[in-house]
Amino acid sequence: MLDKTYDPKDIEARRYAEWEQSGAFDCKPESGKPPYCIVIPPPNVTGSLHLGHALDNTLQDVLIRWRRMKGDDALWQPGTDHAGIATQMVVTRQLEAKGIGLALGQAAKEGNQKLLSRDEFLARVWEWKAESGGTITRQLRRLGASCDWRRERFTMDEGLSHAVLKVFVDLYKQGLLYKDKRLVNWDPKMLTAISDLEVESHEVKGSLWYIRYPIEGDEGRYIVVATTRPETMLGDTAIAVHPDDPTWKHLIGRHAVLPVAGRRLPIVADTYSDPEKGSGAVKITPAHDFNDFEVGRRHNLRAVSVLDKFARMLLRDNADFLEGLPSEAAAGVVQAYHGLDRFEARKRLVAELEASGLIEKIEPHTHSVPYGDRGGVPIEPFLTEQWYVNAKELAKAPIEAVRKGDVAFVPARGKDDFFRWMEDIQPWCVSRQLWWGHQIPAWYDAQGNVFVELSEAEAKAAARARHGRDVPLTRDPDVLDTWFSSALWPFSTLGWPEQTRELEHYYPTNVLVTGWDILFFWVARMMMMGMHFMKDVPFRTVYLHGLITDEKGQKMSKSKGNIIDPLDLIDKYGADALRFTLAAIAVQGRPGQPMKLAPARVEGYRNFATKLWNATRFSQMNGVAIPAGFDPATATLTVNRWILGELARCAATVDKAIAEFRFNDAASALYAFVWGTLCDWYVEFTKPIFQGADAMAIAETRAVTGIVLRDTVKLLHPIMPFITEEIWDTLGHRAESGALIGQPWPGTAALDEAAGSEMGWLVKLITDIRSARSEVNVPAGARLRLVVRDADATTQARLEAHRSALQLLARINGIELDGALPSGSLQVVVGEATYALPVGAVIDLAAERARLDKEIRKLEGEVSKIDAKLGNAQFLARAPEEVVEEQRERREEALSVAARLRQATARLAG
RNA sequence: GGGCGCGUAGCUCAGCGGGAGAGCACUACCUUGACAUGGUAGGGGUCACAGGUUCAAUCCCUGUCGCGCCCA
Repeated sequence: MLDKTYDPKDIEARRYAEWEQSGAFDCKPESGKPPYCIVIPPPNVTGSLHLGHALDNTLQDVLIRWRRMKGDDALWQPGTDHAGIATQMVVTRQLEAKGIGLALGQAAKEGNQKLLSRDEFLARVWEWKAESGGTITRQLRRLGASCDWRRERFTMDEGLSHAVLKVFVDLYKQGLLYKDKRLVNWDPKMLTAISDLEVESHEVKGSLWYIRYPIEGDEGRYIVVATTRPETMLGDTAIAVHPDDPTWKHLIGRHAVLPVAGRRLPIVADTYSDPEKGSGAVKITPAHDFNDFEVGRRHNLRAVSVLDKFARMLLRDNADFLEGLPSEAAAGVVQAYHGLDRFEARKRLVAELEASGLIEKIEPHTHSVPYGDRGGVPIEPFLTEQWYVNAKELAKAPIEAVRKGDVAFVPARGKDDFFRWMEDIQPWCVSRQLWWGHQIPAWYDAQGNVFVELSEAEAKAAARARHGRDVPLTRDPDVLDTWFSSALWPFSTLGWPEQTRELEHYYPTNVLVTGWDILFFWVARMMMMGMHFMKDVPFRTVYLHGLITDEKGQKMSKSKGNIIDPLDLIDKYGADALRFTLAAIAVQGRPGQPMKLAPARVEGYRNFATKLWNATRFSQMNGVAIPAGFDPATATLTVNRWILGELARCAATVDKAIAEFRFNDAASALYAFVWGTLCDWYVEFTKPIFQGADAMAIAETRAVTGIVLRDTVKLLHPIMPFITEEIWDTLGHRAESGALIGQPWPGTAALDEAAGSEMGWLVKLITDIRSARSEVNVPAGARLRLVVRDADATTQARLEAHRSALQLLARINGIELDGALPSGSLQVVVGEATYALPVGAVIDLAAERARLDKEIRKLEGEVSKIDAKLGNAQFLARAPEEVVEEQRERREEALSVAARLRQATARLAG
C-alpha cells in the first residue's frame, strides 16, 4: 500500500540509485535489439544545471526511456566539454582572489603577486575539475536522466584529445586547415581570438563624429568623414566616397591629410560609402574594421594597426604606423597617445580635434557594437595570424545531405536557417590564445617552417627529413576552439578513431536535441565533421527547442534577478512535476518564441502526481489485482470495456505524439486521461461496484483497474519516471517482472464504440442533472427522486445497468420509469427522454424557469444559425454532402430538445 | 535594413477551413469512505485591426499596428 501522502523527495533519491546500480541505463550493443542513440549536448564542465539544460535533457530522457520501453537498445551517451574560455576564466578568477596571476606577458598586478607558468596553471585547472567538474552530472541525475554513466566522456579525455589531434592533422594535410593573416574578432579582455559566433551585438547609444580632413594643397577646404570610432583614425589609410556622390565625387583621386598625424590619404571611389549615411564620406582603417579591410583590398591600401592586444594605442616603434609620417608630427603623436586605452585615446583625440576646429558636429547615434560573449567587453577587429578551417569546403557535404533528406529538422523551419548559414559560411577561426584546451599540434623551426603532426616525435622526424638533421622545434602555444572538439562529439565519444563496436552500432545517432541558439555553433559543425570523417551524417533528426524565459517572457539573468533554479523546483515539487511541466511547454512551431515557465504550473503538475497517487491508493484499498492469465478483451461490464478503450486511445495518442516530438500533446493526453477520465469518472463509477455484492463484477473491476493502472504508469513513465516506478513497485509488478524502466511499452487494444457511446450518455446525464441542481440551488447533500419519461428501450436498459452509479453521482434516491411527471420538478432533457427531479416546495420556480429559458434560447440561436446555412442555395450546392447532412442532424437534435424543454416549462407553470 | 515567428478567456498557452478549448486565477456550494495538493457547478472571448479568397474564415492570402528572435 502506498503511503498516505506523496513525497517525491524520498522516492526520487531511492529510485535513481536503484536504476543506476542495477544497470538499467546501460546500453547493450550485443543484445541484438535495434540501436537507438542520443548523444548529450555536452554541458560545460564549469556549469550548473539551469532550466535550459533541464528542458533539453528532460526531452532527451523522454525519448530514451520511451525507445527503451519500445524494445530498442537505447544509449544516451553523456559527458561534458572543457569550455576553454569559461573554465580558464573561472580558475583564473579563483587564483586572482588568492593573489596568483598567470604569466601571460602582462605584469603582475601587485608587486609580490605570484605568476604561474602554463604547466602550473593547467595542473590547477585539472585540480579544479576533479573537485567541481561533477556538479552538473550530479544535477542531471536529480532530474532523472537515464544516461549510461559508465560511458561518460570529457572533451579533454585522452581518447577524445587524440581524436582532436588526428582531425587537425588530417584536415591540415588535406589542405582544409591553414594558417592565415587576416582580421579576427579579438577579445581584449580574454586576450584571445574568438569566432564570429562568439560575438554578440549590443545596441549602444554612442555618437557619430563628423571630422574635417583637410584637402591636400587646397588650404581651408576639407572633406568631412563621419565615424563612430574616432580613436582608430591614426590607422586610416584612405577616405572612400561613393563614385556618384555629388558632394564629394569631384575629390576622387586627390588626397586628404590625416589630422593629428599628417599621413596622406588617397580619396578613393567605392560603393561601400553610402551618400545617405553620415557625411557620405568614410575614413578607411583596414586594420580595425572588417568592411574597411575589404575596401583596402580592393584599393591596395596599407593596413596600419595602431592597437595592441590589450586594445591600447601601439604607436612607439610601430613601423607601419610611422611609415610616411612627417617626423615632427610622429613624435608628438607618439608622445601624446602611445599606451592609452582605446576609450581614453578616443576622448583625447576628440578633444584635440575640437581644439583645432576640426570637429564639424557630433550627433547622438545608436548603433550596434560587437561584444565578446564571455569577456563582456567590445571586441576589436585585430590583424593577426590564426588557424582557419575551410568551412566553405566542409559545408558542401552537409548541405547536400540535408537537401537529400538524410537529416530531418523538427520543426522543419530549422532547415532554412541551416541552409542560410551554411551557404554563406566564412572561414572558421579555430585557434585561441588560451592555455586550457587542446594545444595545436604544430611545431616550428627557427625559420618559421611549420610541421603539423600527431606528436612531437613525428614533427621532429618531419623536420629531420626536411633539414637532413635534427633541429630545435617549438610548439604552437595556442589551443583549439572548444567547438572544434565538440564537433567530433557524436563519433569521438563512441571511440573514433578506433573502429569500435559502439561506433559501428550507434553511428549515425538517431536524434540530436538542442536549442535553436546552438544550431550554428554546434549542429552545423558536427555535420561538417561527421560527413568528412565518418562519411555519414551524425544524426538522423535534429529537434530544436526555444529558450526558456520567466513567466513574463523575460530572459533569465543574474542581473535581473529572475533566475528560476530547476533544483529549487525539484526540491519543492519533485523532478517528475518539473519534467511534466517542461514536456508540456515543449510546443513545436514557435521557433524564436520564448517558452515561458511559471512556477505555478509546476505546482499544478505536482498536484497531478498527487492525484494519480491517490487514485492508486483507492484501487489498492479495493483489492486491485490482475489474475494470472486475465485477458482484458473478455471484460463484460460496459464501464470496464469503456475505460479499456479510453486507455487504448490515450496510449495511441501518447505514442504518436512522442514519435512526432509533440511532447506537449503527449503530456496533455496523459493529463486528460488520468485526471479527466480515470479519476473523475472511472474511479467514481467503480465505487458502487466495489460496495456492491456482485462478486463477478468486483473481480472483473479489480482486474481491469489493475490493467489500467499498470499501463497508465507505463505510458507516464518517460515523462514522470519516479512516481511511476514507485507505483509499479507497490502494485507488485516489480517483484513479478522487474523494474518499470525495463518494461515493454503497452500495445493498443480495439475501441468498443458501443461502450463509448453508452458511457458518454451516462456522463452527460449525470452532468446535466448536477448542473440543474446547482443552478436552482438544490442543497448539495439532498437526495432526489428521478422520474423518467419517454425513455426508449435502450435508455431503459441503460438506466437499469447504471442505476447505482447514477444514484451515487447524481445524488438520486430512486428511479421511476414512466411515472407521471410531477409539477414542481427540475427537468432535464437528454436524448429522447425527459428526466424530472421533484423537489416539491423547496424549488425556486423562477430560477428553474430562467434556467430552462436560457437553454431554449441557446438552442434556438443554434437553430437559426443552421437555418441561415441551410437556406443558402450556394451552401447546399457546394458544401460536401456530409457537412450538409451534419447540419441537418444538428438542427433536428436541437429542435427536439428545445421542444421537450418547452413542454417542461409548460409543466412548471401548471 | 533582410529573414522568421507570435498577437485566442484576467494570466500562461493549445487548436488552425464547417459546433470557441485546457491549466491556473476568479465566484458559489461541499469534511460524499482515494485525494481540501481535493470535489461539484458557474462566470468570463467582435480568436489584434482592415481588406480579400471561399457556399463557409479564429484558421488561407494581402496590408496595418504591437511584440519577440535570428542575421547584417
